[in-house]
Amino acid sequence: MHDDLHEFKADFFKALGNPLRLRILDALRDHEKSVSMLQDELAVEQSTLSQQLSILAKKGFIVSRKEGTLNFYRVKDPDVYRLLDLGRTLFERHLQSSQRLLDALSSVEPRNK
Amino acid sequence: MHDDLHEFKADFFKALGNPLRLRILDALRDHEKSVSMLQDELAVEQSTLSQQLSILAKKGFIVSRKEGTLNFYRVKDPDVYRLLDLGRTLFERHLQSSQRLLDALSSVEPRNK
DNA sequence: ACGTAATATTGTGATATCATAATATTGTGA
DNA sequence: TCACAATATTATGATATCACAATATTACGT
Repeated sequence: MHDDLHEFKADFFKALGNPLRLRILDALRDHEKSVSMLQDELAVEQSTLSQQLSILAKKGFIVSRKEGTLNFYRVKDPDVYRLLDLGRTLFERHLQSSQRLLDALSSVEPRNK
Repeated sequence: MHDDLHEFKADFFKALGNPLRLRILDALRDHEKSVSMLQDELAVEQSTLSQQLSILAKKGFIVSRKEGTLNFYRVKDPDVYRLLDLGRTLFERHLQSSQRLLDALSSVEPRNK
C-alpha cells in the first residue's frame, strides 16, 4: 500500500546518500554557519557547496537566514541527528559482522590457492 | 575529520534512497520471503527485483537462505526498521510544516495576480 | 554609480543508477 | 539426461547526479 509514500521517503533518504551533504549536516551540529565558514571548513568548491546546500534546503533539512551579504544555514529539525547517529550505529554494527566473517574465513583457511 | 567515514555512511543511506528497495524492506518486516513471493507482492520485473535484492544484500541490509530452487531473503538487522520509522517521522514532520507554510500563504494573500 | 565580497545559478561533461530485455545458472523431478 | 521453474547475471539505453567552470545576482562600502 501507499507506493507513492515510498517514493517520497526514498527522496528523503536520498538526500542523506551523499558524503558532502553528510559533512555539511555534521558541520551544522552545534550552530548555524555561513556559506564561507562552511567553505573553509569543508574545503570544497563554492558552487558545489552552494548547490548541495540548496538541495538540503529544498528537501527541508536546513533553512537559511540572510545577514547582509552573508547567508547562514542551520538545521531545521535537530532530530535529523538522531537519524544520522542511528545510521552510524547500524552501519558500524554491519562493519563489525563483516569483519568477524573475514576473521573467521582467514582462520579457517589461512592459505588457500 | 574522517571524511572517508562520510563516504561509507553515504553509501549506507544511498541504499535506502530508492523506492523499490524501501518497499522490499517493508515487505520483509514480518518474516523472510522468497524472491517469487516478493515478485508477486511488489509486482516488479524479475530481474529488477533480483538486482535490488543483490544491492541490499551487498550493503548488508538483508541475507538469503537457499531452499532447493527457492531463495529466501530476510532482514539482517531488524533495527533498520527503527531507522526507517524515524525517517518517516521526520519526513512527515517536514511535510506538515510545509503544509502550514502553504496554508499561511494562501490565507494571507488568497488572490494575488 | 562603482567596485567588490558573498553567494547563487547555469552550462557541461563524466559517472552512476535505473528498468527492461536477453541470457545464464542451478536445482529438481520425470 | 531433459525439461522446466526459480533466480541470477549481463547488456543496453535513458535519466539522474556530481563536480567544476563560468556567469549572474545581491548587498555593502566608497
